Amino acid sequence: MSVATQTEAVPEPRIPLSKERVLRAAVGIADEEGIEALTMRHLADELGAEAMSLYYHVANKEAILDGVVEAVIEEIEEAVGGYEVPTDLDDWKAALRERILLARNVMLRHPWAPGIIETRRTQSLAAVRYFEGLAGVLREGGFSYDLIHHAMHALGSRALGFSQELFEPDDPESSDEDATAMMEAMADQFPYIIAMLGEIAHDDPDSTLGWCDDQIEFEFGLDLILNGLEGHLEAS
Amino acid sequence: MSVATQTEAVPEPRIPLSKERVLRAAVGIADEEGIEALTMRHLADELGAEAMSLYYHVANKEAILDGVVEAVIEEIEEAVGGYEVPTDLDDWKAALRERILLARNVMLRHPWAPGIIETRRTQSLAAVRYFEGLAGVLREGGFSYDLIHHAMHALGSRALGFSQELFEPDDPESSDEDATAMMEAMADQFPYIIAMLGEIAHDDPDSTLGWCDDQIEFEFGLDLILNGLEGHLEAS
DNA sequence: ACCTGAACACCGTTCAAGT
DNA sequence: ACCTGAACACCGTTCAAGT
Repeated sequence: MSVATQTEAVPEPRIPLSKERVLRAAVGIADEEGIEALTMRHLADELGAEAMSLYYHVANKEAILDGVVEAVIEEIEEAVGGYEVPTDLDDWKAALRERILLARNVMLRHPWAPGIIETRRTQSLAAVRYFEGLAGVLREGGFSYDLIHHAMHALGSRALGFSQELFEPDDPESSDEDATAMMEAMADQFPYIIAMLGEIAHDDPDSTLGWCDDQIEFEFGLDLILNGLEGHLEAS
Repeated sequence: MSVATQTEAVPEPRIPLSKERVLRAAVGIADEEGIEALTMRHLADELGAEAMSLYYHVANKEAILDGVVEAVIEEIEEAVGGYEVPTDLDDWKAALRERILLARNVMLRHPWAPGIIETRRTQSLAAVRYFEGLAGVLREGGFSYDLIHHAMHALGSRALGFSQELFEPDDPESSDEDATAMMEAMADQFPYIIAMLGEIAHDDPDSTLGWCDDQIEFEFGLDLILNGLEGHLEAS
C-alpha cells in the first residue's frame, strides 16, 4: 500500500554491514551512551540489523572491543600526524610530552577507552605502532635501549595519555554543603587528608572540595617521570 | 533412612550466612578461579545456599565487589601493621617505599584486585585510611599539603602497589621460537621496539623475549616518582 | 555472500512465599 | 529473622535456514 503514496519516504537503501561500520557504530554508542550500553543487540539495532548478523563481520564481542581500542589509537595517530621521528629532534622531552598530551586529548574524547584498554590481553597493532614511535623519539634523543625499556614501564598508561584516578573525578549530585559537612565529620578520623583537601579548597576556592584539576595533575606526574628519566640519561 | 547407619556423616550443621562469610567466600573464588568466576549463583553454591539468599546480606553484586576491595585493603593494613606514622620518622622516602611495597605484596596475592579497584566509583573507607596514612608520612616528612596532593596524583595506582601493565605479562603458550620468529617478521616495521626487546634478551638470557621483571620495573618507576618528589620538597 | 529466527546457557535481580 | 522457588529481563552465542 505504501507504494501508492507519492510522498512516502523511500526506504533507505540498506547499506551493507562491514567490520568498519560495526566498529564505528560501537565507538559512537560508547561515546554517547557509555560503554555499558554497548551490547550486541543494541549495536545491531543501531545499524538496522539483528544481533546475529554482527557475527558475520566480527568473531565475537571481544573482537569488537579490540577493534574499538584500535580505532581510538588510530585517532591518536591522526592527532599526532604520524609517528615519524623529527629529523631535527633537539628536545626529546618536549617531543615526548607533546605526543602524550595529544594522546590525552583523544582519551578525553573517549573517557570509556582507558577502562577497556586495560582489559585487553594483547596490544593492538595500532598500539605497537604508537609505542614504536615513542621508542624512536627516546632513541634519537640519546637513550639506551635499556633505559627506553625502563621508561616505557615507568610511564605505564601515562604513555597513552591517561592515569587511573583512584578517587572519583567529581560528583555533580553532591553540593558544597554536603562536602563541608562530611569533612567536618571526618576531621578527627582523617586529619591529614582533611587538611590537604582544606588547603586545596583554600588555594582555589572555585574548585569543589575534593575535586582536582586533572590536567594539571596529569602534567605534574608526567613531568616528574620525564625529568627523572632525563636524570638517568645524563648520568649514563 | 540415613539416620539408621552409624557411620553416616552427620550433616554439617548449617552455618548461617553473614556479610563476612559472603565476602570471604567471594575473595576465595576470585583468588582460586578468577574474577570472572565470581557470579551470584556460584558464590551461593560455594556457601551451600541459593543465589537469592545472598541478597539478604548484601544489597547487590556491586556491594560485594565493594566489600571485596575493602577486604583486600584491610589485608594491606594488616601487612603494614597499622598506619601509625613512626614517631622517629627520619626518612619519609624509605617509609613510603616500604608501605607501598608491602601493599604490592598483597596485590600480588590477589592479581584480580587492581582491575576491580579501578572500577569502583567511590573509594572504600579502608582505602581512605590507607591514603591518610601515606599523607601522614609525607606531612611528618616535611611536605606541604599542596605537595602531598600532587604526590597522591603522581603516584596514582602505584600508591596501592600496582601499575597497569599495558602489555601482557607473559604468555605460557608461546615458546621462545615463536617469539624469535615474530621478532624477525616485525623487525622492519618496528625497528626500535625490536632492538629494545633484543637488548633485554641479551642482557638477561633467562628472561623470555618480551617478558620483564615486573618487580624491578615497578620499583624503578616508584623510585623515579619518589626522587622527583624529593626534588620538589628540597626546592620548597 | 550476507543476513536472520529460534533457541541455548548463562547473567543479576524481584517478589511472594516458606520456615 | 533468615532463606528459597519461580519468574523476569537481560546477556553473548550457535546453528540451521533463508535470500
